[in-house]
Formats: sequence, C-alpha cells, structure tokens
Amino acid sequence: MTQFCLSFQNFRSHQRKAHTSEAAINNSLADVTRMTWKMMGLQGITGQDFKTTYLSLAGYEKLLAWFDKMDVNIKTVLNYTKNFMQFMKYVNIDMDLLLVSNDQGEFNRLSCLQIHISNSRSGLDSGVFELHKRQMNSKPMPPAPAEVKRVLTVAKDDFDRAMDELRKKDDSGPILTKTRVAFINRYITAYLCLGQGIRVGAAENMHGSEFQAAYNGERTLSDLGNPHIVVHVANHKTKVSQDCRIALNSYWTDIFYLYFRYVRIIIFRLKNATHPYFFTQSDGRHFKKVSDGIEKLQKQYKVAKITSSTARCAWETWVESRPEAQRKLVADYLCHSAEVARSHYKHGFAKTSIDALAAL
DNA sequence: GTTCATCTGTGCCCCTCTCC
DNA sequence: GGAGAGGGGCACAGATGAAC
Repeated sequence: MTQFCLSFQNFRSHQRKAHTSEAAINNSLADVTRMTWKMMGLQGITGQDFKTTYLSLAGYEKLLAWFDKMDVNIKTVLNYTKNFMQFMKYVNIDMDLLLVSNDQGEFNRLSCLQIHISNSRSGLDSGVFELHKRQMNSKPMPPAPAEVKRVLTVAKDDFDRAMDELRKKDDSGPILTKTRVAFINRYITAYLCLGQGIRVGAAENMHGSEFQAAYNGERTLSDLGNPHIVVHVANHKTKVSQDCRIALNSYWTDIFYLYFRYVRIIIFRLKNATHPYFFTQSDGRHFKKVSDGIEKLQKQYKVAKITSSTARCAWETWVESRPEAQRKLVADYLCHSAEVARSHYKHGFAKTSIDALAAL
C-alpha cells in the first residue's frame, strides 16, 4: 500500500513550478480532496490516511452516481473529473512515490484507471456540449444597456455627493466611515463591470501604480477630441490578451484621482497597508468582493440584480447590431476575440427564430 | 466542429464588526 | 445590546482559448 499524502503536498509545489496561480491550485486541490474523501466514504473506507489503493474504478462510478443523485450540474462533474485526472497523472509520475519502480503493479492499475476515467470524461464532455447548445437556444435576451446601468443612474446623486466631500478635504485626518468607503468602492467597481463590461477580476487586480502611470502620462483624445486615460491592468490576463485596459474619460479620471488621493492613500497611512491594489477597504485590506458589492448596491437601491457576467452578455449582444469594426473593437476591449464573443455571448435565438418565421 | 486544459466568477453560509 | 452591514471562505458554475 502506498501512501500518497506526500504526493498531495508535492502536487501543490508541482503546480507552483508550472506557474499555476494560487487560486487555481487551491480550487484544483479542493476538488481533488472532496472527490477523494467522497470516493472513500462511498466505498465504506473510514481511514484518516490516504492510500493510492483507495482510488478505484468502483469508487469513481459510485461517485458519479452520487453526483447524479444530488443533481450536480454536469459541468461541475466534468470540472471535478478534469482536476482529478490531472492529480492522478501526477501521482503516477511522483518522484517521491516512485511507483513505477517500487510498485509496478499499482502503477499499472492506476494507469488503467486513468484510461477509464478519460473515457468517462469524453462522455461528460459531450453532455456539456449538448447542455451548452440547449442553453444557447433557450436563454432569453440579456437586459438592455440602460437596465444594466440602472443602479449607476439611481445612485449617482449619492455618489457625486460623496465625491464632492472628498474634493473639499485636505490630505490629513480620518475622512470616511466604513460604510462610505464601501459605497464608493461598490459604485466605482460597479461602473467598471456594469458600465463598461469589465470583468470583476480586472477591477480587483488593478494596481495603484498602474493608475498612477496612466494618470501621469499623456491624455489620449477620442474622435470628438475628449481627453481619456487608459489604465493597463497587467495582473489580469487571458491566454491571448496580454493585458486588460480600462479607459476613463475626464469625469472618471477625476473620480479615480480623488479616490486614489483621498481614500486609498489616507487609508494606507492610517492602516499601514502595503498591498499594491488600487481598491482598498476601510480596514486597509484589498477590496476584492466586487460581485458581492454590486449585488449589495443593487439591493440598497432596490433595482434588479444584474451580475457582471450578465452585463458582458448585454454589451456583447447590444454591439451585435453595430458594424463589424465596432464589434471587433468591443471584443478587444473586453479582452477576448470576436470569435469568442460569437460563441459564448450571443443570445436570443428564440426571438430570432420567431422573427424568421414571421419573415417567411 | 469538438474536445481539452485552465482560470475566473457567483451564490451562499456564517462569523465579525460597526453604529445607532 | 441588537440589527444589519461587511467580509471570509467554500462549493459550484461559467468563461476562455488552444489543440485536435
């Protein structure tokens, strides 16, 4: 029997060496842990230690049945399986376990199990694709841009009042209550996510220094001659897009500057904060509950809940009626290719089907 | 067109903290 | 002291681009 608690630890360092983010590692390890414990439990194994022999075909099939019984979404089952396969591959090459030389039989057994799970995974993939097609066909049209931005409209007077207070401040002293700071953080990040379709990760990962660099640089003029700044967010990237950009007109440039000078800097001084991020909580910590914040803002102002994902869908769908050049511009700004926009965000097939019938 | 690999976002529960 | 806002963390779901 080969214990693999060692492998479990080494799996983390293995992923770190591959430059996988801590969030992704944690997510992957959590999935593997849950799967393993559940698999053991379903097989009646109550031991506190892990052994590779606990990983079995019967256990995996019982686990699939359990997921089915609990009505877990097939996408989730697929994600669990993917993470688990990655872990199994690692176990078989783990230099500390040395299964291939120390326990050839166990090495072969796990290799066979990997093949079987890989086959099951193909079935899950097909199921997810079918589900995706059904969702794309039945999903209703996303809200119109005005609806997406509703909370920004109804809360604007309160927000402008808060910023006016900041304009009258000098650089010293405590300035804002916890609630006030939370409101400002929520409104500004809601503007980025709902008003511009920026992903919450981009708002969360924007650095103070990135804003400073943009603010101190030259202004870029729009076609109408209005000055803008463009903040490059390097710490949020997808495979193709090397970075994310946040464009701000003169109104928002002023707002961001006020925030940076009278909220972030004073909080940093009072709380001895050191993190690099732009958005800061009243306690000095990194503000990273953007989607929660948007929901709470919408609840506070009694408007419909619209998430950042829905907002992206709404903007992508809205831009469908615009010229091709504009669609590409928007796709690029939202950090994905135009092809991705077509395959992942297009909605309203139900409506277009009815329109087509009417035209026949 | 479909599958694979990976990373990111959302919802919810529960605990802590602030303000009245 | 209590109500409710704020925040941490887990589980699940979705997004995204590359490879096949």
